Amino acid sequence: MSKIKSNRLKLYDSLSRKKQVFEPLNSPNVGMYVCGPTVYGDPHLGHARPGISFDIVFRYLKHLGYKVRYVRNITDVGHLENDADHGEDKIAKKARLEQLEPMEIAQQYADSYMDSMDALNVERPSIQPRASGHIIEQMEMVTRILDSGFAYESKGSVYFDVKKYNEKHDYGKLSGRKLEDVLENTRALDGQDEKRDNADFAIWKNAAPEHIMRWNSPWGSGFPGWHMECSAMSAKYLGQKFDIHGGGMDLKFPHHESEIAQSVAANSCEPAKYWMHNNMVTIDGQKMGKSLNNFITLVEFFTGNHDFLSQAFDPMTIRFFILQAHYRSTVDFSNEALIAAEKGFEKLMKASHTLSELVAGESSDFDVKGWKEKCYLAMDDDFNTPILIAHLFDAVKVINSAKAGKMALSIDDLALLKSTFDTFVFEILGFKADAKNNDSANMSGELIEMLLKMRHKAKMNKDWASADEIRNQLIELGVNIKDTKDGAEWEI
RNA sequence: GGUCUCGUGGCCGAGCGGCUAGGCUGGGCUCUGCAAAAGCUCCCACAGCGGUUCGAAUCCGCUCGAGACCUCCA
Repeated sequence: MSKIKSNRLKLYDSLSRKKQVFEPLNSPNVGMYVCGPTVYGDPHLGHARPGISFDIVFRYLKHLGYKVRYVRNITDVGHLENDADHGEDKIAKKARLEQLEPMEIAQQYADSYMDSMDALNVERPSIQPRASGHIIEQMEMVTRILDSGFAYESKGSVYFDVKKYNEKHDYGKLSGRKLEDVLENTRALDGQDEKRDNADFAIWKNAAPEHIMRWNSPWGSGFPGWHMECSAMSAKYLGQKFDIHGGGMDLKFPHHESEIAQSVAANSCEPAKYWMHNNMVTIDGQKMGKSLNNFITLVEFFTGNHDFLSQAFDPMTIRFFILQAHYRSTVDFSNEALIAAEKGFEKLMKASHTLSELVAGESSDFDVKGWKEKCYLAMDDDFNTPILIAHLFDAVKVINSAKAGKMALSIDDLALLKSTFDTFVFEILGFKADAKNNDSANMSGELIEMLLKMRHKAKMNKDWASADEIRNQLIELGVNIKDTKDGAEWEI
């Protein structure tokens, strides 16, 4: 039995629209399901938001002592390009364009997604199930929904009967809609004749002859509908009722709304105890998204290869940038804001290094325990990372002051500060410092020390020209020099 | 048109009725051969108009403005 820290973690539940104290169904076990990417394009900044936001949830819950099973799906089938009736599978469409196998496309972009998530130091979920690998589970669920009477078969497809469902349950409770409004506002699309009602959605779709991705089913050759995968896979790996279901706000309707309806219809219970939704990333005040064609891919950020970007950005800068905003607020991207984030992040990393070399004093001028408490309070309040980061910068000030000899920390306080600071920065927020600890780095370190000794000699002789030349050339090579009372320090 | 969110200092971004968040930028000072780094310090904002209150960026109303969802989207 693992120990759970007795924090009062509160999280904002989208369904009740309130912050709720987090109480797992089966403590210390926690089940969390987050909607992952549809793999038909390179991952962009928008994908980084939920990736990082729920990585924080994952990391913090583990830190508190929970045993978390985190499931994030990969959608490689089932999303239709337009509407349910005459749409074309996204993956299949892209495959035809590029003359590749659909699974080849899915694999390529799934790899690309995971590479970028790795770069952002997003921990891999416990399970990353693929929709195409769970067709049977999805068919079984369709059968159960048919049996429950909340779906009907029509021309080789199966549709969810929203109107009928709404008589007994509440379709629209998550997104705050009334069925009448949904009906009124549903556009009249072509080929609605297969459905009884405009609001009905396909849970199994008959495949047109030219459709490449298809499976045999009791209803004919076809493929699963829009929202089935998440319902089927979350139930398979986390049970019919689990703790947290997450995803982007834009998925609330119709995706998550429909998931709830499907689960209730098939399992007679709602899938998740808590619903969490991250907000969008905007660019020039507009959502950054596939359909708007204003997105910047993560690789473009990492390489700086985009007109919007003045330079390449380290993945950790992106991570820091995103965590400086609360996950439920929109975060507006700009080149300038990223540069500011880069500087702030460097300051934080430098402080971490400074801290590791700090020497304890007699007494303390800083209430480390109180500070630690504030850090936990920030995270316990719906994962408020911006507040936590503000507290970390308070510690940065203390660290730098201690280094400058203007503050002191006792042995105990210094040890507590070190462990707490590192825990929050690296374990919980998931930052990582650049790894420069290889042999060639050690070698260049010694070479730099040698040059600095020569510069020191020049300085002793008041040979400023030579001293500055050494420093300037080192700077040109990317080595920064800081002169202190105890001699010169350097960093790459 | 419907549902909802938001408008905070040069920029980003917290705040949820009283107690000047934080980061970046800019100015001054300390340190320094100069510089860099670091420290100290200054610039004290809450879209507008009313209202509630002893007290409002924070609650209520209206006005203006921005955005999201209603269709695939993270």
